[in-house]
Amino acid sequence: MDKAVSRTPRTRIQARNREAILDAALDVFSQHGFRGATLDQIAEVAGLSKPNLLYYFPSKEAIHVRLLSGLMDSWLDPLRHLGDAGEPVDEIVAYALRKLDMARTLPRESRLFANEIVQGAPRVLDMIEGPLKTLVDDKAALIGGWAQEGRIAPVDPHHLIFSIWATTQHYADFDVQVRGILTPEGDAHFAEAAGFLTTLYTNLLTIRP
Amino acid sequence: MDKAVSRTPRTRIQARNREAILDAALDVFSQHGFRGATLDQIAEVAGLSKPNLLYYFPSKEAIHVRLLSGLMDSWLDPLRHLGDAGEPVDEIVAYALRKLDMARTLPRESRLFANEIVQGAPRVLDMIEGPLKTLVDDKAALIGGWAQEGRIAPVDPHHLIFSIWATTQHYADFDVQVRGILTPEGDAHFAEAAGFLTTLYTNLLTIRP
DNA sequence: CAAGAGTTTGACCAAATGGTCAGGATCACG
DNA sequence: CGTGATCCTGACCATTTGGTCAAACTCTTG
Repeated sequence: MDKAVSRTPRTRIQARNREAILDAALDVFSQHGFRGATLDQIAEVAGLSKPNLLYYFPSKEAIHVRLLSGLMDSWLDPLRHLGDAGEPVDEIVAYALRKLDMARTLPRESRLFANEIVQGAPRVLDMIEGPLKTLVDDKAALIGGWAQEGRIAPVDPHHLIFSIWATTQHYADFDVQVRGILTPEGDAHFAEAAGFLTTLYTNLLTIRP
Repeated sequence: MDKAVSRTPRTRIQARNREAILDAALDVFSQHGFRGATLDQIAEVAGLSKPNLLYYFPSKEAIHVRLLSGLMDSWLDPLRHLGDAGEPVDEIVAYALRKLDMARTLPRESRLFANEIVQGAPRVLDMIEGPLKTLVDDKAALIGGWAQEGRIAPVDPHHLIFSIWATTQHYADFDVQVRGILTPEGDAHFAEAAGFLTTLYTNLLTIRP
């Protein structure tokens, strides 16, 4: 018998509390990184006592790992769909816009990931060098093919992907900076960013006579 | 009389040890963020005892603040020089390449800053909303002027600057990810990145007939 | 309603952490 | 060489931190 409750929830209470804990942990980990986060803080945000929290997860690290592995999947989903249909330039621009929208709607997830990578990715290096690299290499080959067929301008596919990640996640990860420089509040700047990125990648990839 | 040693070093030992501490702190803070870093760790990396470290700096926070404010200046220096001479497109591309070079040569500084911003910029928000915003608004006006004069294609200047920050700092902040995906070791990918970014911003800004 | 499964908590612990302090070692300089 | 200023350390402290545990509470279900 495991000391902690089983992974798949069997009761309503279990489902609710596990959800509350993961949500609270996302808050705290994304704001302070793994080492900067404390169980007391997570427990407080989740509205539970610390021992109760440790009844649902065996350790601080277990919560962090659970969040990260759960995130990786949904985070890479847009990339998996790149190239499904449509013209190459449109596909790549659409991918960038989908990533931008994720930065807008899921900023905590983006920052959780950013914290993990900036701090050396101690818990996801395997995934990066494994599945992530495989997927990226795959899509890079696809983009490289488009370039050779003359359907887009010739570019380094890997660095194109990096630049899309960088420009889109910037609006989540560096949110305070962006907001501090652009006075208007609200999410208006996301629409501007969408326009800018569309121009940026359209101009890069469109073949001119 | 202050408990801690004066800010301007008066002896050789003071200069050497203060330097060692700041260098060690840059290592540790950039890798773990403020809350994740410990004085013991900084002291060990610096080769000093913890009480000795606290002889030179009054607190953990003092070291962090010192690093950040010292960094801000040199970090924004390239932006100050934007527009000093030369054609607009060249100037902006040169700025991006200068930033990329800083990401290559000063990755710890970039990550220190990234950690601070991702975690909400609790210690530099004033600088962001003050001097940084002023400088950015200033340069944005310059770029906007170029656009209106027809010397570059019309773009949102603020988002252009954000995208340059994002694409260049990405190579420092997400270094492990970049290296995990690009198999070849060494710094070869920085040359590729320079080429890619040159194309990216040249194509964006050059006016086509 | 009884009883077992599932849930919650207060009290507790060892280790780590930021920081203090009195005194000793070392250095610079007259 | 002596002496005052600078530098360094071991011992110590209060608080925080991740984690444990036995006991108590509550929920479900026969």
